[in-house]
Amino acid sequence: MSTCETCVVRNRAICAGLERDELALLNAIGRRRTVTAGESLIWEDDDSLLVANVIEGVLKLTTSTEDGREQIVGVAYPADFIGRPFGQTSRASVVALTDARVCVFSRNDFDRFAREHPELEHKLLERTLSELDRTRSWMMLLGRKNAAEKIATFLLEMSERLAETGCTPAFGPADRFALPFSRQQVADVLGLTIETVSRQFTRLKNEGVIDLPSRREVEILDRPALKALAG
Amino acid sequence: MSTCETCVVRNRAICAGLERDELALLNAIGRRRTVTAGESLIWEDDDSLLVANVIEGVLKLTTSTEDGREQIVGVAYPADFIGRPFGQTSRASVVALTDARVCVFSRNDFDRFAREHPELEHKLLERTLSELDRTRSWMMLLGRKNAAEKIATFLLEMSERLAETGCTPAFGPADRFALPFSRQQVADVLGLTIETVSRQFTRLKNEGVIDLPSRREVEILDRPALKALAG
DNA sequence: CGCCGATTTTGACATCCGTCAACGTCTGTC
DNA sequence: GACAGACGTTGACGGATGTCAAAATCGGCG
Repeated sequence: MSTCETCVVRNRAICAGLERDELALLNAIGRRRTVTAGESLIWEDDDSLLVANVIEGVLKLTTSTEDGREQIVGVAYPADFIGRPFGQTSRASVVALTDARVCVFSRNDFDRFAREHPELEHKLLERTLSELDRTRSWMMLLGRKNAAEKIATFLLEMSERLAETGCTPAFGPADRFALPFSRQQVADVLGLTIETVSRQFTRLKNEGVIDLPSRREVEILDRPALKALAG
Repeated sequence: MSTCETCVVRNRAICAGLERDELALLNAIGRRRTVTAGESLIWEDDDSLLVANVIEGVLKLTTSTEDGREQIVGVAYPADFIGRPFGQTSRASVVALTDARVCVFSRNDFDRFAREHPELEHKLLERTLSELDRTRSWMMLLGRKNAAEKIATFLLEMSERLAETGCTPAFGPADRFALPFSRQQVADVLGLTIETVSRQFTRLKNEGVIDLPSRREVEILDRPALKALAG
């Protein structure tokens, strides 16, 4: 029996909308995999022969310069699609931030299946267009916002995206959540250093805008203030 | 008779690969438009009901903060697709940098046509995936590169993209070209100020890496050096 | 050719953020 | 429960880039 049928992201991932028999075919070429926190799924510059759907967990997409500077260029949550179909190979690594479960396909298999199923390609197109929108608004942040605005924007986005994922079906953004990022990783998302991130966090805490119950937890105490700071 | 048939981007834009009769249908819902340099095609935050193919010229995609800071989040060249199909509206303005000719569609018409023509959707998907790759590598630049590296990377990218467009079919990157950007617009692409851009340009000129025959013209004299600086 | 406004360059200075270094605090293991 | 190592915080300082201001140059137009 198809494992797709019981998949938790069944209705949100790009496979949504496929017929029962199509799903069986897709299921035949894919396989489930777990990735432990810190483990790589795709390495920068290997001609990544994998694509995947995220079932559970959070993964980062990163690019690096030769001298070791890193930039996180995307974050994949459950139901998100990972990898670069159709011939091209993009220079980004994919690394799990939390333990994760993914549904992987060989790129060739996926390419072939996609071309034969326009409905799937359409879903992938919509998802890619949304991701491009999100990425472009992140360019604004990277190019034009200062450290305080970056941190505020980041916290607001986290509270929204983690809520979408959460068990409780989207009763607005979460006011309290566990960051899937270390301080260094937050820095790599925002184009800052770990020290600047730390200082901005404590500043927001001292001003009563947020609370930091533990290293990885954040509670938003004054959302309007945070929105004002985000610019 | 279909104007598509004589279109200069006929073989490169997303309409490539359509059959004669499909092209006639597409032609029926689209119309040619000219946009003069500086003119807007789409405004930020109006629920842009347009999508378009670029036939000729260069346009910028920008987002702005309330206090007027601007970031150029994309640049569209001939054969590129502009706009946001499928329901969502992205917050970006599209403004012509040079006089341009575009082929515009109402979004509803285009959406309907695309859904009925998987080959077109596939082309659009490939293009969107490439654009996402490009945008992500630009995030690296914005987040992690210093002013000198930004300028060097920018000049190299310009020399490649303008060569693709040029009349002479891609004999490698152009060593001499006319920038479609003012200094301010270069700054808006790179997340810098106009002063920093100007200083870096003159520094490269003094070091003999480039020449600046006029305000808008650039000649790359020492490409290896420029590549080394790009990091 | 000569003028005008826009654009670009250059300079002096300020500041935000990165760098380097020391210290503090978690978390897991024995 | 104590230790070790990773991770995070704090402080002092410097430098790259932004800001403000003025001068120079370009390009269009009479």
